[in-house]
Formats: sequence, structure tokens, C-alpha cells
Amino acid sequence: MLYARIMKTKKIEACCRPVLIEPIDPDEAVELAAAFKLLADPIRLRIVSLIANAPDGELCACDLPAALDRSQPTVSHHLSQLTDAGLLTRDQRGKWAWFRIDRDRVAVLRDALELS
Amino acid sequence: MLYARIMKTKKIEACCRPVLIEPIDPDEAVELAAAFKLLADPIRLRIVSLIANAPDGELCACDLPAALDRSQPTVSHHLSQLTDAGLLTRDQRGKWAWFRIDRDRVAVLRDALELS
DNA sequence: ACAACATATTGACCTACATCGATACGACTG
DNA sequence: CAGTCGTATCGATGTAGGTCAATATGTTGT
Repeated sequence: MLYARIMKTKKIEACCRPVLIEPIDPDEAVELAAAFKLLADPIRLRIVSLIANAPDGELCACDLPAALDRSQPTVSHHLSQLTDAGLLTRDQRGKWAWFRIDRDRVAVLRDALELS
Repeated sequence: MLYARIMKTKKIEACCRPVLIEPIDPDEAVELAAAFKLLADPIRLRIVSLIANAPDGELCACDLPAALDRSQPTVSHHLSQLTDAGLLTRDQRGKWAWFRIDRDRVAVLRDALELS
């Protein structure tokens, strides 16, 4: 690989305690905010939803630009962000890239919003 | 009130079905993304956590600039965003403003991340 | 009415980021 | 090995948003 990915999105740590039950500390807040930022874009939300609801729970990247009405580079960029953070897993099969949801990672975010 | 708040953050609608179980439509995605955007900032996350964990579940705005190491206008701005979206409720008592969490609104976001 | 204090708004600045066209990389095929 | 196709990266652009100093608004007390 010639191109180096400079700014890797840090993986979501499976750390975050429920913020409404226990006080969050500043460092955790930065990390958790970065995780929620991934869900704070309509296109990324739709990517996650499309993959989760696809047959066998996986989707080919090739279908996304048309489904989302966005350019191929834009879709690729969002997929990289979600994958780098660990929210998606990537499986290269031939020339196609297939993506799945890491449901444990999503659960971490959901559980951070747990109520007492 | 002389100053008009031009750009009110739209209230979080109690609409959003679980995105990993049902496909989200583009309009819902825009709305849900806007809601997650509120949680996508470390300072706002800490505000929510501080209020939720405060005695009697409420906190005076006057304590926040010191607790968060941010200027009063910055804190006020974040409080407005959270309140306008309905995530916080505001209670003016004398010259102090007290804030509470609307836990039902938080639950809406948590439930959107429900797994099948 | 005036002074003091809590909060909100304005205006400006700077950074982060979503987006796309062009292009490079990688895998399959003939 | 050359062509094709799917995907990733680069470079550039426009916009959104977090931040603060200055200032306005609103409430309380004297």
C-alpha cells in the first residue's frame, strides 16, 4: 500500500459506563463524543441501517453510492470512518468489499445511554 | 425578549424506530443524526452527565463554567442547544437557571440503537 | 432608581468535516 | 500482460460548529 492513512479514527473502546448513572470523566467524554459523532451524520446512519437490514446482515460497498445518492469517494470515506472506529467489519471478497455491523460496538453506545 | 433566537434546534421527535432492526428512511436519518450530534460533543456529554448525577437530578447553570473549564457564553450556548432539542428542561428560580434531564428523550436515542 | 450578579446574545475567529473530481491501487479476465 | 472494474486516496472547496470577548437582558436587593 503506497498511500498511508494518516488520521485513523480511534477504535471505540468498550469502556463507557452509563453517563446518566455515573459521572463521566473528561477523557471518557472525548472518546464517547467521538463515537456518537459517527452516528451524527445522516449518510452514516443510513449505511449502518442498510447493512443491518440487508440479507445475511452484510452489504456490498458497490451498492451504496446509488442507494445513498452520494459519490463513490464520499461513500468510501464514510465506510472507512465506520470501519476504523470498529463499528463495521470489512471483508474483501474478490474485487468487492462486504461490510457487516459489529453489534457489540453498537451495544456499547446504547448502553452508555442506560437510565437508572 | 429583544433578541430573537433565529436558529432553534428542532426538538427531537419521539419517532425513531430501531435502525438496526428496521431500515431508516432518509428524513428520519437526518433527524436522528441531528439528535446524536447533540451527544457528539464532550462538553455537552459532560453537562448531561453532571446534571443526571447531581443531587435531586438538577444542576444550576452557575456551577458549570468552573466545572467544565469553559466560558460562561460557551456553556450557555451548549445549554441552549440541549434545551431547545428537548434533552434538558430549564427552570428559572430567581436569577438562577436550573436544568434537568428529560429522560424520555434520552430513551428515544437509546432505543434507536436497539439490537434485534 | 441603581448597583450587583446570573444568564443570553452578538460578532468574530478558527478548526473540523462532508463532499466531489481526478487519480491511484488492487483484483479479476481475456 | 493489458484492459476493466471496484475501491481507496488525494487535493480542493464550502459549510457547520465550538469557542470567547464584549455586551445586552433580566432578576434581586438596597
